[in-house]
Amino acid sequence: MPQSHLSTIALQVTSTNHLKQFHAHLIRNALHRHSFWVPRLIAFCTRFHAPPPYARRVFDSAHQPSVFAFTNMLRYYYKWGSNQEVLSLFDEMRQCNLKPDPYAYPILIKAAGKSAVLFHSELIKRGHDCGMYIRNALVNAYGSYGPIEAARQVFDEMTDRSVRDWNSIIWGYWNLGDEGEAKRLFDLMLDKNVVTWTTMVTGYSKMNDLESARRYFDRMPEKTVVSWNAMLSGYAQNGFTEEALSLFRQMVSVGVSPNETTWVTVISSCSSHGDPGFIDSVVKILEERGISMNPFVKTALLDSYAKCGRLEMARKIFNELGACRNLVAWNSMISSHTRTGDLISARELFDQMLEKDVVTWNTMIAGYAQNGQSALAIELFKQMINERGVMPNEVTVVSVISACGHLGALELGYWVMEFITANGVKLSMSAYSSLIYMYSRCGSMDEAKMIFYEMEKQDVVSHNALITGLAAHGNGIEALKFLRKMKDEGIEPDRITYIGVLTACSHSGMLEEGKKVFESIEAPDIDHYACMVDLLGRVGKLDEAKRMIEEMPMRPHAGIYGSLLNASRIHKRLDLGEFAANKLFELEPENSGNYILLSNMYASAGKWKNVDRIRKLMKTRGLMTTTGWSWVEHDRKMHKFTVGDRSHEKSVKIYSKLAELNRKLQGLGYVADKSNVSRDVEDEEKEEMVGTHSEKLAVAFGLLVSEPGTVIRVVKNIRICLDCHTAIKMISKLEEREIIVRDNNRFHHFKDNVCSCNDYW
DNA sequence: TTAGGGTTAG
Repeated sequence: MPQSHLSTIALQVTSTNHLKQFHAHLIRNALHRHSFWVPRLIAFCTRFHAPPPYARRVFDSAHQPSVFAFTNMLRYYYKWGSNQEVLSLFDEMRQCNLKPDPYAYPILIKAAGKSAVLFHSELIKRGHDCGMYIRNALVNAYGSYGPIEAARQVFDEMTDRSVRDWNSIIWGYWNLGDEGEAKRLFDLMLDKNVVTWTTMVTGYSKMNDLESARRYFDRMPEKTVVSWNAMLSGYAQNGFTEEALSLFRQMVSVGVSPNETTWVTVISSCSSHGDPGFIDSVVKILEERGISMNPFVKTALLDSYAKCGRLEMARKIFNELGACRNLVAWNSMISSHTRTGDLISARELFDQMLEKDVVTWNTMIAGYAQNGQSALAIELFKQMINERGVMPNEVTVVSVISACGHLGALELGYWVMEFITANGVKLSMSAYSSLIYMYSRCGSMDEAKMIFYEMEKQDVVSHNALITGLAAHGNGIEALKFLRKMKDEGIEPDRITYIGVLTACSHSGMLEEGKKVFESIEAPDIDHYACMVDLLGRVGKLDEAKRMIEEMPMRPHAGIYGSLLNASRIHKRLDLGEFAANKLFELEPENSGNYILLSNMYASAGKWKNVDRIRKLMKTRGLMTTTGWSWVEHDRKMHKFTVGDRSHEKSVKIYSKLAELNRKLQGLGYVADKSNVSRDVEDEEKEEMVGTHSEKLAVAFGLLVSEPGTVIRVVKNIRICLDCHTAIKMISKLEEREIIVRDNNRFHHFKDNVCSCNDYW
């Protein structure tokens, strides 16, 4: 068959399936290894998104791949997104003693990204003439990955700047966030084209300035489908879903026909729209119009289904994608599982992946962190940085630092920050906020404040993180100070802010101030009421608190009665305590804390029959099995203890330290408080066990391993009991140590036989 | 065949 005839057939190839038929045709004619056809077949693979194994087979079928074949294969991998493959194919090319042609260098420079300078210096060293393609690729690479000065230098040294070069340097400045220089160059430019205008639209979108983006969009002398897509994705990525969808409708009505990129944006907007029916209507349109779906469209569809909770549809598309599954499809599948809390399935997919990117790691790490598996989140982070190739980014920082905060792992947090700083990972606004959260959850409010002031600009989230921390530390005065500060600076407080401030007032007994804050809230919700009940109760105005519950405009939830019960305990109001507890036994029958609080109230009133009754109730409801634990960090590891625990390797030393402390305390007049109904032990064992409560073991261990004069930080999963509270208070004086215990939601700061917090069992 | 638009983590 003559070559010209084959070329005519080749022109008719419009999809991967056609391509495969045509390929088979060539094989039958023994032409598939031909130096003319191999590069062309690879170009088809690039155009129709054929999967990598197929493209590689085509490439490998060449007897001796030509420079042309190599270049096309490099381009294929680049377009597919496998920069790593581009670079390793380049190595293969060198091993074949082939020199890259002028077309290969731009691809290599783009794929190298940050390392573009390596190719640049190689070109200079060889005295290679940097043609216009290469110069443009350099401006682009330096503009995208920095340093921008290098881009500018290449740009300035040119004597024949093309529109492309101008567009690239403008894009470089947008990438850096330098709106001024981008705009200056734009205004300076004489022959702007549609790409120049589109760059401005994208640039402003990147800066979250949608109004300016739209202004440029509306002023464009001409628009292509890419311009529309740029504006659409600007809206979509900034969360303006409605605007995106309405612009899409406008686009269709003026007769611009959407391409695959348009559909990708529209589909992803559907999933943030929240209406699960939306996606079906888009699919219907796609089917009616017979639109071919490339892997991007299919992946966007997969993600949308997953986000709407239709996992079976997502899985179906994932399977259909087969070899076309890219990283994004995998990542999306993983997050669809972590979203529903199915960490096992998520981890299975994660482990199956041969190639992972930073999003893959972040998805899994965040999955652990958000599902209460902080230790696993940190474990995976360690694995991530040990495996070369993937550098954590600001998103990773948020999850890992929050996990450290959750655990109270301060040393680990320092270590993470050291790594982040050493590797030049930039901190995002939310990373700063999670740092504030971490320091305050680790009991270090000074450092939390330091980070807060280090921020260029604080937002509502960072204020909330700080205020919530201050609340947990019982610092109402400062919490109010920061509320005023944010109002003065025009930052609108939200519901979280008010919960924090009210809690802080409550923990400091600031009734009048709290009332004023409460009255200033435009539409207080149930949690704000709960804070007020707590505040009134703590200062002893229990009847007023009960009245508030009766008169509030919504149905009280467990938090409301929980506050009342706690206040009844503090002020020894058995009647109200019984009332609140009975409500709680109905609302949350599984929460053993309520039973213990009531039972302890009976115990301190000497009503032992009632104590027995509650304990029996707990037993019949199967609530005696949960154990409390405490942990303390040493050498970036968490050392965990339960009551009477002897499993720690330093157990012998810990127990003798504890015995020594007990002797000294008794000498100072300490008597063990046994009124607390320990949930872990039977009566006969109780007397012995009180001395070995988990927080005491943790403190003893802390004293053994830490430097004199340093703070000992203990984290407990449930409330500290009165006995431990008394004992640790005395230990702080005896050993001249600052001891911080974080239980449920509060900090007990023990120093010199003092602790201002009286929330205990 | 070197410039602008696409899906995923928070």
